[in-house]
Formats: sequence, C-alpha cells, structure tokens
Amino acid sequence: MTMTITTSNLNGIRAAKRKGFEHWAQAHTPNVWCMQETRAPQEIIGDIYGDLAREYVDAGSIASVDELNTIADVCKIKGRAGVGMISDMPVLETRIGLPGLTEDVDTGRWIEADIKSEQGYVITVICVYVHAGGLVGDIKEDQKYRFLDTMTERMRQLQDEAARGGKQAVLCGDFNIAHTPIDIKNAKANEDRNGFFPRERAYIDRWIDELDFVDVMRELAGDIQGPYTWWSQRGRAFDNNTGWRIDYQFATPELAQQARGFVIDRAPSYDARWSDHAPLTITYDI
Amino acid sequence: MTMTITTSNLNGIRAAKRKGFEHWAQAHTPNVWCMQETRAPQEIIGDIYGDLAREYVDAGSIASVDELNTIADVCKIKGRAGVGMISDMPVLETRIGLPGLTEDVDTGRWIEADIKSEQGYVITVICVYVHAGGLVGDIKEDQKYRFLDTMTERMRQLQDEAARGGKQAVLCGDFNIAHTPIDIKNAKANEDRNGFFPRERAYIDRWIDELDFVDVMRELAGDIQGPYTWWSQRGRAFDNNTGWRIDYQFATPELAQQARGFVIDRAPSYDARWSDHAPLTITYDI
DNA sequence: CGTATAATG
DNA sequence: CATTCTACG
Repeated sequence: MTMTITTSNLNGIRAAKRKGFEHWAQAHTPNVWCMQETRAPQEIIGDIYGDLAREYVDAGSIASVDELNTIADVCKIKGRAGVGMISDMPVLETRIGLPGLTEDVDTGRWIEADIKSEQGYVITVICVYVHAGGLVGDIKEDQKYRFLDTMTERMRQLQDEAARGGKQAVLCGDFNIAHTPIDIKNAKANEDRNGFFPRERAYIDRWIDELDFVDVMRELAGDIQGPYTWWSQRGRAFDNNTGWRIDYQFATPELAQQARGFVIDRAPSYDARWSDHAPLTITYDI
Repeated sequence: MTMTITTSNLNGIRAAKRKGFEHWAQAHTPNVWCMQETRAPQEIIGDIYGDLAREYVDAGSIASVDELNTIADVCKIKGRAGVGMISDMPVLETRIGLPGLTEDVDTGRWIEADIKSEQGYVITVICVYVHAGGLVGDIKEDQKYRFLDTMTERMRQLQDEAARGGKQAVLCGDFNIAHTPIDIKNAKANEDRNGFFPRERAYIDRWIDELDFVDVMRELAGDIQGPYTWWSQRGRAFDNNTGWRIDYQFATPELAQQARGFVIDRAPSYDARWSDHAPLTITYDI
C-alpha cells in the first residue's frame, strides 16, 4: 500500500526519449511521475505519453494503455519550460497554472492533481518548474521572484487545507535553488551565483520554518553532504560529482511522516543518462 | 599538362568535413577547387584548409602544406553563403567581391583568382554562389536579379579581355538556375518554380548567346537528359535521381575548346555523400 | 554543453 | 530535410 512519486527535469521530452527514458519508465514505473522542461508541443507529449503507457502495460502496472492518467501544460513560448504528470492511480481532479499568477508568460510551470491512494487517501500532487532566472538585474529575475512569491501564497493555502484535516499535499519539481551548503558541491564559489543567492535560499527556509513543509529527501537522508540532483553539462561536472540539489519534494507534515525511502538515480555513467537532472523518487506509505 | 577544376557547393564546410569530404580531397586532388556555401567563419575555414593541405601532401600533389594556395570570402551575415578556392598551382592575384555590386549584404559570393598553368598560361578562375532567391515578390528576389545583372556586366569585361587575346576565364559555381528542360528532372512541374523561371533561365541564354561563354559540361556531354548536380534533401529525391543541374563551369571560347572531359561525382549512395550537391570536375588541357 | 526555435536553402 | 544561428539553461 505505497505510492512512489518521481520528479525529474527531462531537459526536453524528445531528447529524453531519444536517449531511452522509456526503459527507465519500464524498470521503475513510479505511481506518479512529475516531469519538468518537456519543451515540446501537446501533440508530441501526447504521443510520448502513449509510449510510456505501453511501458507501464509491459511492466504489468496497468492492464491497458488507457488506464494511465496524464496531464500536461506547455509554455506559450515554443520550446520553453513545460510540465507534465502521469499517474497509474486514480486522478480525481487536475488544475493547470499557478493560482494568482497574472503573467501569462509563466505558462507550463505549474500543474496540480488530486490523486487517490490505494487506502483511499486523496493527496494533492503538484508539479512545478521554477524559473532559472537569467542574469542579475535581468527582467527575468523579477519574474522569478514574483513566481516564488505567488507560489509561496499557494503553498500557504495547501498547508492550511492539510492542517484543517483536509488533503495532504506534496510539491515536486525543479526549484532551481540549492538550499544550504550541503546541497551544493562548492558553496563558497557559488555564494553570489544564480541558484544559490541568499534571497533565493530564504524562500526554502520560509516554506520549511513558517509553512511547515518538509524537505522529504533531506529529512530521510539526514544532514549529510549531498546527494545532488543536477550537474552542469559543461566540463566534467558529472564525473567529478560537482552537483547541485535543486529538485525536491516538499510535503505537508502528515504526508512527510509517511515517507519510507528515497532514491536519486544518478546513472552509472554520463553516457547512460537521459537528462542533466537525476530523477528523485520517494515512497510514501499511504 | 592538364588543369582539373572542381566546383562544389559544400552546404557547410564543417558539415562536409564531419562527413569526410577530405577523403574525397585526397582521392581527387583537383588542381583548383571552388567551394560554395562554406557557412563558417574565416578561422574555421583556415583550419579546414590546413587539413585539406595535409591531404594534398599525402596524395603527393604538393611537397609541403604551405604550397597549397587558399582564398576565402565569408558572408557578413553569420552562417550564410561563403565561397572559397584552393589551388596547388601558382596564384598570381586574387580579388574578392563582385565588382560593381553596391549591396554589402552580398558578401561571400564572388572571388576571382588568376592562376598560372604548367604551360605558362594565366587564366582567371571565378568562384560564384548565386542567390537561391527566396519566394516570389520577396525582397531577396530583387537582390538576386541585381546580382545576376551585375555579374553579367563583369562577365562582359572578362569576355572582352579574352577576345582581345588576354586572359581566358572560367566561371565556376552554384548558379541556382537549371538552364533548359534537359537540366531538370521534371521541367513541366517546375516551370513556375524558383530556379527554373524563364526570367532566370534567360540569363544563361544571354551568357551563351550574347557573351559567347560556353557551358563546358553541356558541350562535352551533348544534349542528353541530365546529368544533375543537386538533389533536394526532401523525400527520396537522390535515390530517384529527381535532380537539377545548377552547378556549372562557364568558360571563354578558347579555354572551353581545351576541355577534355568532365566528371559529376554522384556518390554511390545517399549515405556516402558529404553535400546535397555533387562536385563537377572538368579537365582542361592548358 | 546541449536542447530547443528560426531563417535559409 | 539539413545546416546554420540564437536563446535559454
């Protein structure tokens, strides 16, 4: 009676497919799979979802392809962002877009699904792709912080709902922020670099300290250095494990307590990878 | 005592190199090689010329790499057009750009070299890349016709020089025009298509009838259907030999009379090719 | 460094 | 349909 949830930034669902990410799908078949940076139009995502459904059938986790529930939101700007989710568990409701966000350039970054566990619990799973942010002083920097502000408000609502005894929630995605020095190989050298600014890191502090969200993987792993979920494509970053932990699952407290284990699937070699991010899978006993 | 001259549109000198065009260089080592659509910056062309020089040394046609004479003109717009020439025969003078052309967007389309044959004759070899032309009514259409007008003027000068007993000339390149129905697989279907417009074909008529230039390959081959020098990358055009003859060598009459044979090296298979154009090589007895 | 679009052929 | 460039990461 467990639910495994995977989050992974695909860096292009077409590229991931070319590199064989469906083999990973067949080998792992997470119950819920949150994907970021699909970077493809709806039709293509639909086709690839069909392929994934066949892998799920072959793996025996569903009986026929139409049993795989799928959602996707693409970005208005072609080839950018894009988030999706597939689930072999019942999806009661889906919601697209981050509530309260006025800027319509920020499409393809937030989807929600209410999913029912085998034991009958309904939890809200959110798939988010936070802006990378561009250079300091850039227009996109403001956009990123407005997005972070708005999602913090949405997280407050989710937390209130959970605290009132309503649905528990888990926010999965690529946040493009390493939280503390143990979440980045070279903290000193990156103190004034995008993705590790104090101003960015403070959002994660706030989600944990003020909103009572739990950084599930960190809770399970304890305060060790790493593991990382992303390695730059430049130089030998992957081979040297010069990585960042920027992909997370943030859960409301009751759900977080049900977490039983996690896997960050750092592939055996650079050649065996289908994305610059490694998938983060957590198993919940619900 | 012959001089072989090759003309070939490379469709990107970097792509051609990836596909092994230097093996062709070693196997054929034409005395003069006119290349169109290099589509790369000077430094990169310089490096690749170095590689070609090594092939010429290995083939025994020159003793050391610095004996290969090279010229290149790139387009002001990055990644577009670009023409180059290499010669293992002495180059007395080089001239870059089409004289009389005011538009400076038309760079990387015309270079001239005065080359001395073993018997001591000096001939002017020109490498030209005529505009493909874009859609009808396009701004680029006008540009193409202005280019054709200007080069017709330059050809008149060259012809005058040759007729006066001065240097003979040969104009080698991708003209992006099929001359008559025997120069195109499907004349009927292409009568109102770019590259086979009556207005375009009339330029070649004029060069031959008024300016006394000789379409050397056609003169050698006679009025047979084909052969072609270019096949579209779409569909199975190459395998079906749905081609166009748009690469030519136009020579002044005395030089044309010295032509002894030609080869259009249509590769054995699609996979063995390093460009969508086939190289046209003509041997002159001078 | 790699995945995308867009322009050109 | 292939080759570039540019944007973004």
